[in-house]
Order: sequence, then structure tokens, then C-alpha cells
Amino acid sequence: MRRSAEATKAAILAAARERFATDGYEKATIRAIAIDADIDPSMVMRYFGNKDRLFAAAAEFSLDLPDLTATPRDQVGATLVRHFLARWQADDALQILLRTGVTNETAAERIRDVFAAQLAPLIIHLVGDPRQAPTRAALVASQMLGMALCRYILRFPPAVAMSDDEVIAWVSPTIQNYLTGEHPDAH
Amino acid sequence: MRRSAEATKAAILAAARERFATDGYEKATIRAIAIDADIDPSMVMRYFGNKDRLFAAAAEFSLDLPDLTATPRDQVGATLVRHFLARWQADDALQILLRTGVTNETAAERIRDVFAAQLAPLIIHLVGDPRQAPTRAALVASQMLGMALCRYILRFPPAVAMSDDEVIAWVSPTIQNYLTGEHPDAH
DNA sequence: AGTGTAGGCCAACACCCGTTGACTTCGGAA
DNA sequence: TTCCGAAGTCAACGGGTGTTGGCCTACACT
Repeated sequence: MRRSAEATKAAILAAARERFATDGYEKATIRAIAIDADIDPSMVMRYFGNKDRLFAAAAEFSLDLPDLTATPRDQVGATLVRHFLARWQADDALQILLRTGVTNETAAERIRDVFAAQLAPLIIHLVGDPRQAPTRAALVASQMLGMALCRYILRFPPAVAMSDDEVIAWVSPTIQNYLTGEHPDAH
Repeated sequence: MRRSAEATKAAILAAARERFATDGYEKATIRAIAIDADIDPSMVMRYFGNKDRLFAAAAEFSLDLPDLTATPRDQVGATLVRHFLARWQADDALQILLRTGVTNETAAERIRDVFAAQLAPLIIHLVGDPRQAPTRAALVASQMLGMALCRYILRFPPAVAMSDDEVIAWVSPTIQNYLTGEHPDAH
């Protein structure tokens, strides 16, 4: 026994996360993941059953939004943007979801659920009306996911070159408006 | 000869566009495209050489930005958002690029080039300083691509439910700010 | 009517994929 | 020391993929 079962399982999971994050679901092969984890492909099946379940385990994910009820109302946008940037950079989870969610319905559903579920309470706390929460959550998601797309996936040079503080300075007013701004007339 | 060469080539291209748009590069197979075009897979190779060149032909794309120099300065954001929505819905080209650009470097480069090249002149016309153009273009791209991602790819229910006019009402101020707003202090 | 050719089909190739099951090796308990 | 079970390897399977080259076939000309 070279390693304990837990150790190799963790090694496989780490390799899978990296490969899914950079290659997406289709291009990330079990064989390549196995090589990265220095193990035979059949062990991946032994520990995770099949590729789908391996992906599900690798894409486990939460936004980990902090409690913002104590944050001054006019700074909740900046705080949220700052937190999102940290969350993107903490691990590969969001990159995995973005890279695969674009062509994989299961991953897409995961993203939808995560953003809807974790953003809604905050928004309801900020604006009274719960009916506005889904729309405002979608707007926040569009800007945050869009920035992540440009910066970490497509790697737009100017988006990559911007410092975290610059991104915060530009994007915070947008998020603040989507969260607490009054509903504009749709003409 | 059932069809002219031009006709079948066009049929293949149409089928390829649809399949690339819904499935992405890897999952869209030559065989499936051939079936859709009602032709033998080998003909796809005859006309386009290989899958890469077929994709390049299918992903031919331009933003078709209108001339906004005559638009009142304070309405350029709304006009641009309106145009982008129309552009998304006109054909599959942008969906192809988004679905594939996330895992395919060639497509990613295409997106970067298109946004940088076609947005920069407008921005330089609006703000004097050409050095700010790349950053502002990236910000605009982040919001427009993000909204497209949520609305047409991930299909967030609230983003799908919003009318075009609602999207325009919410997003226009953001784009207007990225285009003409003064550079914020990065703290 | 005969024929050249453009348009199309068919079968196969080499390769890679996820997945399976039987076999081997090692380490610790008896 | 023996032995059993856990950890790991190996070779193969069935299927799908991009790609190739030879063959057919129907039309527009002479």
C-alpha cells in the first residue's frame, strides 16, 4: 500500500479540479486526470464510480457570502465585489463551473441555483420587495460572472491587467445600483 | 447532382452553426452536422478541409456596431445596449463564440479581438484619452458578455424573463458609466 | 447517345474515450 | 510466518471520433 485510500482519493480530486478548470468537462479525460494523480485510470472509477460523479465531487461549491447585514447600506456593493474577487481567486471551483456550465446543463443548473439561493436573502434584506429579488440577483450575476469570464477565462488583457482595486472601483457602483438602486422605468 | 456545390456548402455551414452554438466545439461532431445537412460526413471534409477550418468558417463574426458619433452623448449607453441585444438575437454567431471560447483558445482570441477592435474607436471618440480605451472596453465587454451568458447560455430564469426594455433600462446606466464616466479612484 | 465530371456515398483507418474485470502486490493482524 | 484484505496494475471491451480514398451516379455538354 503506497498511500491510504483517503490520500489517493484526495489526489484524484485535486487533479480532477485542475483539469476540469482548465479544459472543461469534455476535454478533461479520466486518463489525463489519472496520470496527474499518478494512479491507474481504473482507480478513478473505483473511488468515484464514473466521470459524472467525479465531476459532481470536483464541482462542489458555495459562494460563501459573508453576512452583510451589518455593512453600511452604501458600501454593500463594494464589499460584495471585493468578496467575489477573493472567492474567484481562492480556488478553481468557479472556473470549473463556468468552463463546464456553458456546455453542460447540470453545471449550468448548479450555477443558477447557487447565485439565486445565496444572493436572494441579501437582496430581500436590502430592498423590501421579495418579488424584485430574482431580477436583481440576475443583474448582479451578469456583472460578476461577466467580469470573471473576461478576467479569468477569456483573459482579456486589459481585464487581467487591472488591479483588484481598480476592478472594485469600477464595478462597485454597478453592483450597488443593481442591489439598492430604484427600479428604472422600462420606458 | 442533387444540389449545387454552393447550396450544400451553405447547408453544411448552417448546420454547423447550429450545432456549434448549442453544443460547443467538442460535443458538436462532424457526423451530427453532416446528418443535419443531409449529407455524408466526408463531404464536410471535402468542402472545409477539417473540423478546425469548418469552425473558423462558422464562427465568422462581427459586432456590426453602428456609427454612434451622431448619437447624443448621454444616450450612447442605451443605444449600445439596444444594439447588442439585437446583435445577440440576430444569429448564432455570438453564442458559438461564447460556448466555444470558454474552452477553445482560438475562439477566445477571436472574442478578444472583436471586442477590443470594434469598441476602441467609439471609446476614443467619447473620452479623449486613448490609454483608457482598453480598460473601458473590457468593462463594457464584461457586462455585455455577462448578460449574454446569463440570458442566452446559462438561461437564468429571471434574466430570460426580463423584457428587452427592462434589460436596457437596467444595464444602460452601467454601460454609459463605463463609456463616459470619469475614472474612479482606485482607493 | 456517349462521355466527362462534379457531387455524393461507402467502408475503412487509426486513435482515443469511459469503463470493466481479473490479476498482482503489499502491509498489518493472527 | 501465514494469510487476508486493501491498494494498485494490466489488458481489454465496445463505442465514438476525425479523416481518408476509392467507388458510384446523375447530369450537362458535344
